[in-house]
Parts: sequence; C-alpha cells; structure tokens
Amino acid sequence: MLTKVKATTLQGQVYDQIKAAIIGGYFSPGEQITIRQLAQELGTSAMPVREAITRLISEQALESDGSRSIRVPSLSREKFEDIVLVRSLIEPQAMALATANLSDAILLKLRTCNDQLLRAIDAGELQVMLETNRLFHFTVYEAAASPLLMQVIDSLWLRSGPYLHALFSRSKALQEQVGTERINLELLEALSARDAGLARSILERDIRQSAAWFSRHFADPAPTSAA
Amino acid sequence: MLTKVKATTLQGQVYDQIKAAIIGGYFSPGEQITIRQLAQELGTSAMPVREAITRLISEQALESDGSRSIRVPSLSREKFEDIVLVRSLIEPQAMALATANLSDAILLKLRTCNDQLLRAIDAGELQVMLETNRLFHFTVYEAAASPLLMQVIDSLWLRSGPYLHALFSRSKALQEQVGTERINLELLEALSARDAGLARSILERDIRQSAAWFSRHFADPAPTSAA
DNA sequence: TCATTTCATTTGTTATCACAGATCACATGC
DNA sequence: GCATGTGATCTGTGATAACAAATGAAATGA
Repeated sequence: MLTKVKATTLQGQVYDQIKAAIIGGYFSPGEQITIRQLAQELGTSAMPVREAITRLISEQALESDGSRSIRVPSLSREKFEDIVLVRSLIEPQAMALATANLSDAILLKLRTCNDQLLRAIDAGELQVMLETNRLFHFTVYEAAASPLLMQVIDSLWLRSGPYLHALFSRSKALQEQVGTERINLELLEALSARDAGLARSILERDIRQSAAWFSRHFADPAPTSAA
Repeated sequence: MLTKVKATTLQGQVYDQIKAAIIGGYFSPGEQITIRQLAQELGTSAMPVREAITRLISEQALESDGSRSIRVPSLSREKFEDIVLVRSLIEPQAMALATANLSDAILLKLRTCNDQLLRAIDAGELQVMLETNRLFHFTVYEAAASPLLMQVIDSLWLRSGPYLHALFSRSKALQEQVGTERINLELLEALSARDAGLARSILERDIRQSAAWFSRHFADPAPTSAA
C-alpha cells in the first residue's frame, strides 16, 4: 500500500515555523518582526508570511498595535497570572469530564508518557520535558471528547508557552522545580481510580502551585511596550 | 473636543462585514463562498477578502477542508451541544468571579439593560433582543477583570451565534421562549446580593435550560457536508 | 544646544497577474 | 448505458509591484 503524499501549503509551513519559534522562545519578547524580513529568511515571498502572521495575530500569539508594527508579545506578570487564572478555571473541569471516558489503553499511554517525563527531567532536557508534559495533559483532555474544549485549552497553552520557556531558560535550576513528577503521579492514581473530584482538585492545586513558583521566579522583564 | 477619525483598513471592514453576516445568518449554513465573488460584491480586490477569511477561519467562523473550498460551517446538534457544554463549564465561573467586583454603577447598567431586554421581547424584536442579552452578560463578565476570559467567552458566543439565529428565525414563537426575562431577573438579584454561588448556579441552570429548549426545537438540518 | 521641520527609508496594505490543483461537464470507448 | 478519460473552467495560492502611512535621521532655525 502506498503512503499518502503530504500536500501542504507554504503558508502552513510558515505558520508552523513561526509558531514554534514563538513558543520555543527564539524571538525576544517585545521584538518587532517584519513581513519582508521573515519572508527573506524563510526564502518565500511576503504573501505566505502575511497570511501566517494574520492567523497568529488572531490567536494572540503575535500582536499588532494597528499602526504598522507587528511584535512578539511582551511578557508581564499580569498577563501570566491571567492565563493561570483561566487555566485553573477550565482545565480541572476538562480533567473531571475526562475521567468517565478513560479507557485502559489511555491510562497505559499516560503511564508511558509519565515515564518519559521522569527521564526527561532527570536528563535535564527542557524541550523534551515541556513536550512530554503537554502530551500527558492533552491525552487526558482528549478523553473529554469535546473538540471545542480542546481548542480553548490549546490556545491557553499556546499563550503560556513563551512564559514557560522564558522562565525555565532563565533559572537553570530545573531539578528543584515544583515537583511535576510527584503531582503527575498523584494525578495518574486519581485517574486510574476514575475519581473525577480528586483529579480535579489535584490539577487545580498543580496549576496554582506551579503558578506560584513561577511568580516567585518571575523578575518582571523590561516592559518593551504596553504591558 | 473632536471626534476620532476612523482610520480603518479595508481588510478590517471586510472582516467586520463577513463576520456580521455569518452571525446574522445571512449566509446559509454549509454554503460555499469564494474569494473573488465576495471581493466583487464588496467592491474590492481579492486581497482584503483573503486576509479577512484567513482570520475568520482561524476563529472557526468559517471552515476550509483544505482542498480549495471555503464554507460557512454547517449546523449540527453535536457541535451545538459541544458549545453549550463548554459554555456551561466556563461562564458560570466567570460570573462567580465577577460578583466580587460589581460596583453599583455596573448593577445599574445591568438593570437598565434588562429593562431594554424586556421591551425587546415584548416587541418581538429578535435582533435587539439578542444584542441586549449579549450586552447584559458581557457587562457582568467584564467585571471579572480577566481579558483572556473575555476573549474565550467571546469566541464561544461567536460560534453559537449562527445557531441562535437559525433557531429563532425558524420557530417564530419567540414569546414562549425559555423565559429569559425571569432568569435574568433572578440573576440580577443574586448579583445585587453579591452571592457568587447563587449567581453561578442560576447561570448554569440558565444555559442548560436554554440548551434543552433549543435541542427540542432543533430539527437536524440537512448536513450539507461533514457534520 | 535643543526643538522642530523635512525628507528618505521602512513597512504594512492593496491590486494584479501567473500558476496549479480541483471540479464538473462532455465525449468517447467498452 | 455506464464508466472512464479529457478538457475547460473555477478557485485558492504565491509572486510582484505600486501606494501610503509611519518612523527615524539629518538639517535647519531659535
């Protein structure tokens, strides 16, 4: 049997690249970007870059003050705490919703995922760690069987991406982080027992604790522009 | 003092128009739209229409199956119930969050708003009714003081817009609707008393009841394409 | 010396054209 | 008569050029 060909557009590739760059922290927060320059670096014309940027702006992954300038959003404690607030309102509910639909296959996947996470933490591999942690959470959320809820949560993670990356790469003390390992293990147990209420409260505590830890380490960066 | 000049781009105008048309139900669900045709109708070139459509697709107000076709999303009971589910998870929390910040000025505005709503219902003016009801809710949510939460809820209302419009214009019996008047009055009382828990549960009941009423009146429309 | 004006450059916006994949009707062959 | 191949046409995608607003630096005036 033949494998399907990937019929992807330039715009899509540009979009993915810029998005990954933003989340990965390859742009400085507040940095101004221009269509033509990006187009040149990517080896395309302005057109695909333009469309990709339009999408990213509508997802708040980039911002435009309307007057001829496009910037990577600057980091601020307020914005971060707003994201954390909304995450703490929504994600625990998604988790509670998911518990009813957890198959053994999914639980197995979660355990595998958590093992990988532990290894990544031990190895100090930031990128792998973030990705694996994301996979863990989204595997659960997917079981909530609500496409819309997934999209909402996805947009929340997109916006918090730059913060996580900035914070982690700033303070290198990854090992002494809030103890994601233990918390995810607790979550795993609650999920295995299909205890919706317990899973909900554990995650709520998780998000709040992480947020508090982050806030302590959050030396307000130079507010490049409007906070 | 002089009034501000509206320095808006073509793209922005096109975006607003198409968005309003979608919410207002001026397009048939599932209807295919083309860039060139829209551009001609709006009297511009294809360029601004392209960008506007890109934004609308990323907001899920339009959908593209990737293969050279752009459509107005078709209505389906599943998608509607998903929206209702997420709304019932998020909005009551926003309301509870807002109660702490309700000033007397805001409460007054809410009362005024509700009076308008009652008049619109009596007069059977669908458009005014929907807009006033939206204003009522968003006035409360604004008091939650979370820009991000506002955006999330805004996108939820954007997606449910076509459903509301389709349902209301289908069954003309506006008077016998779920009794928004009474429920908003109850909400108003709970909010006046700054009772977060009560407001939360009232709104939760409100959304669920409305959804149930809608679902009863929801004769599954011809699934124009993928549901 | 500092503020203001002026002007060249940058940069987003729009229009237009060329291209390629998709769609549909029509014709052709079994 | 039905299925398959063929071609015209439609439509999104990408490139390029012209335009206008904004920015910043140099020049000018007090």
